[in-house]
Amino acid sequence: MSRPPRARESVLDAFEQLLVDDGERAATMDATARAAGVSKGGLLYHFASKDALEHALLERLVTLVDADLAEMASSPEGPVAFFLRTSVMDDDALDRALIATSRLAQRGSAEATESLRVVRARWAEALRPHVRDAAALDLVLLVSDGLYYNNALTAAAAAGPVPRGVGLDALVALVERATR
Amino acid sequence: MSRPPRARESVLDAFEQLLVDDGERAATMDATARAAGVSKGGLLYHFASKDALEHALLERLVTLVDADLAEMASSPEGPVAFFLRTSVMDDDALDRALIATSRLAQRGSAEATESLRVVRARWAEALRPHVRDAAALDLVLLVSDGLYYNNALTAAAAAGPVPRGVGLDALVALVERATR
DNA sequence: GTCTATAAAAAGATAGAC
DNA sequence: GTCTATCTTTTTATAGAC
Repeated sequence: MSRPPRARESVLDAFEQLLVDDGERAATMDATARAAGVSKGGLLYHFASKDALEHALLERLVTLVDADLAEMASSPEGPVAFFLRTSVMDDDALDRALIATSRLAQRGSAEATESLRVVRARWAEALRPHVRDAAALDLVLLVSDGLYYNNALTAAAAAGPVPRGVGLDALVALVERATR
Repeated sequence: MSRPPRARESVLDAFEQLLVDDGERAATMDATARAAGVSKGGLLYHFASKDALEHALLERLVTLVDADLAEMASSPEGPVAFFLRTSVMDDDALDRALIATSRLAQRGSAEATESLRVVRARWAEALRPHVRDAAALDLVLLVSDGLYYNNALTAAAAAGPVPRGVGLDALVALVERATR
């Protein structure tokens, strides 16, 4: 896997950021090219169509999830706590890719929806051995989904209703008690 | 409050359904008019602009949430169980309005985002007296958000990863044990 | 690899007939 | 109240120069 050209990565970064910060409607090819500092023609050399651009974002997501699963498996606090804590958006690469993908899914992209389904299934498999039963697994996954959903809604704007700091500690402790 | 004309309601229904089933991109004024069986001019008589159409959807949401809060308060199984069970999309009017609104919010509509925030705060206030502490309230709200998020993603398509039947019973019981 | 210019379609909105 | 016709802007995509 040779590393892709810099300009290509810049375009993909810009597309992702527009999706996350300004929503799906704002992430046009024109706006993406402008934000990446290339012309529309330049963008279209790297990504022949909007579909190609979206597809590349989904490939990036898969790569980042692979890394996250590895980190989760060897996390000192345990996979469940690690999973919940990292569900609170920290503006890292995985969070951005995940929110951007969920924007595409909600615009109606079948491929994006399927990617989210696959990613969620992989997390579920990694967590299953560390919780009591099926309901406990549902609980952990749904709390994580809830955290992402709230982050996805509030975008770059005001601090949402998502718990942080002491509140997050209490929530994680509560979920661990209920599911272990 | 006089009841609005039939055609106006048909247009609003069609707009809502397009948002829920096919995503925000598909819910154009043209497509909405076609789905409602009126012309674009006919639609624009009732809703002078796309903003007006979206605003009407948010008003419908508020009305439906008022009714839901009343029902929740007098629910025999208790507000928490009622709240969680009705978070699993049953394709009722409130579910459709809520999912449609969340599509608008993710397109970047500030008014839709604010509506969701207000609605969530009202639910939080209604639930607060029935849970142990702040972390327990977070837990209930986040599980509900997670359920809606998954329903919003899977749209009309294949059965999502959301628990139903026996699985839902077990989840509700688990949350009640953890938060009461 | 990157650019400019431009075509083709779709979107929101206006005007005015009926 | 509802329609058709038309205008403007935006978005995706193509063609071809450099």
